[in-house]
Amino acid sequence: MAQAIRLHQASPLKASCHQCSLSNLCLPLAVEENDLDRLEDIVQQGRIFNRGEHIFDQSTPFRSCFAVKSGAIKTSIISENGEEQVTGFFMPGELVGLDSMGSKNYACTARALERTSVCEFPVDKLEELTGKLPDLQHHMYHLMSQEIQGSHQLAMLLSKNTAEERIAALLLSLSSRFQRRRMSGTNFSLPMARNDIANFLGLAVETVSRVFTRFQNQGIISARGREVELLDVEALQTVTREFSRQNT
Amino acid sequence: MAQAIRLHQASPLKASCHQCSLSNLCLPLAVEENDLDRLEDIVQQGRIFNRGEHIFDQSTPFRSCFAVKSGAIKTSIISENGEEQVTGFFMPGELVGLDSMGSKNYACTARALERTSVCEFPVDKLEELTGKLPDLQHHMYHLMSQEIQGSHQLAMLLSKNTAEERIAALLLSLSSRFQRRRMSGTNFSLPMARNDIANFLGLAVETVSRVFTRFQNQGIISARGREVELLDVEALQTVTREFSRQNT
DNA sequence: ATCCGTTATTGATGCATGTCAAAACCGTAC
DNA sequence: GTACGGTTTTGACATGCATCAATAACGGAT
Repeated sequence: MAQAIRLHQASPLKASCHQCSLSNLCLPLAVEENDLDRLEDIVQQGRIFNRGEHIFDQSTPFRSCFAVKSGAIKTSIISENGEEQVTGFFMPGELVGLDSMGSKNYACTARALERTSVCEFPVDKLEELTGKLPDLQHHMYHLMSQEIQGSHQLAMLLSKNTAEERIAALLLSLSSRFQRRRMSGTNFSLPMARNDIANFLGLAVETVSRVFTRFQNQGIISARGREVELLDVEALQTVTREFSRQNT
Repeated sequence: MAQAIRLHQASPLKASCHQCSLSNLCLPLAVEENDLDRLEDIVQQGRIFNRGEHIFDQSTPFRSCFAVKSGAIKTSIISENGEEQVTGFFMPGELVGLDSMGSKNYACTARALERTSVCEFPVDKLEELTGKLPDLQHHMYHLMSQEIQGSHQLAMLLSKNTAEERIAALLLSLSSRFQRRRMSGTNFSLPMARNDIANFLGLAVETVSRVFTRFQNQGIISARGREVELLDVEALQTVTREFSRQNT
């Protein structure tokens, strides 16, 4: 409940990971208390982006990873012809830009879905630091491998599951990510448009819309615009596993 | 042209990345000459697996990454109910296990598609070494981010492209990977069964088969079993971009 | 060489989802 | 408040691919 914001008196104008309420979700997770100071040294905190603004652009020089403090970010790849493919949604405490680590240019474009504040980790400093702090390096590997795994899960969802299953999975994913931040896991507002959901899940907008109303008619959710309430989480979980059962 | 195999007299029975013909594809790519020795120290070379044998299993303790020397490996995730999802194919010079870096257990199962030899990189030693060699660390980040990107590309392929486009893309991918090894890019034998292709691309086996024969009738490829010849690479490339053009 | 299990091909049919079209809704600016 | 562009919903229709079913080709073992 209580948000456990420790007031830490050092350098009030400067970045402070210590007093960030997300510190246990973000990079510092695996880092020792005294190492945290060194991470703070390289972080540029508090940049703010308005809805629709680009945090970075595909094919421009890769300089930094960004941790979301508040708001939400979507990443997408624009193919040669201008087709957009949404590759992910990032909520507070999550790190954007890992798919570009070790590359010269950003592999995707990131833009704010709503008013969003971020912390910036310049990659040169970050690599230097991970070379010195084995725990931090290990954590970076962990985050990156998580992203690979997540991507595989997504591919699996896209290739084997129905529209209902994909949407149920997304809703549950968002739910648990809200819960991690001590917010309601059953009552939240979607940061992204139906269009983005459709694109991300490889569906047509119309299909997304239809599934939403179907779920609503079944009493599983209640949705008005971006405002969503999960009325029957169990049912949603069943939907995601439905597919599995059938083939047994 | 010439394969530039330098005979390096040190420790003939021990691992030697120096004299591996894949060294410019594998980990050492970005590593200084003198750093290569230190990498050699941690590598366990020459383990051999027969077709069907497991290199490692999902949910068992993560100990090592493996570089393919010869043969081919497929990785897959087994979901709770036993459904298999193929997540990747790995050819000589490619590194398997990156999706488990920083985790306690392997995130997927890897098995040999044919008789396969690998080099093993114990992860504890590897992390220790990347902490000391910034170039190697950078290279690891690069490889991992490549895998994220590849995974996104796959998701894109699965969510937006037709069966023909997916299969054309796979054939071209394999082609370029054979070419990297200075082998024919137009005449090769598929290391995997139709079943694996179907699973990987999110299609039914029958569909894969049908597309193969359709391509054959169009004179784009010539296939007998796993033996494949790409007769018209341009046409294949057109197929993969076909989708893009339509929506312009 | 022959047999048998696995893998691959081919055909017929049904369904989920894309596409096209239009109406309803929403937020924003004037 | 009203008017507008963009988003969301709903409906009718078309189609690509999965599914079921059967045959054919392959490959390893005897």
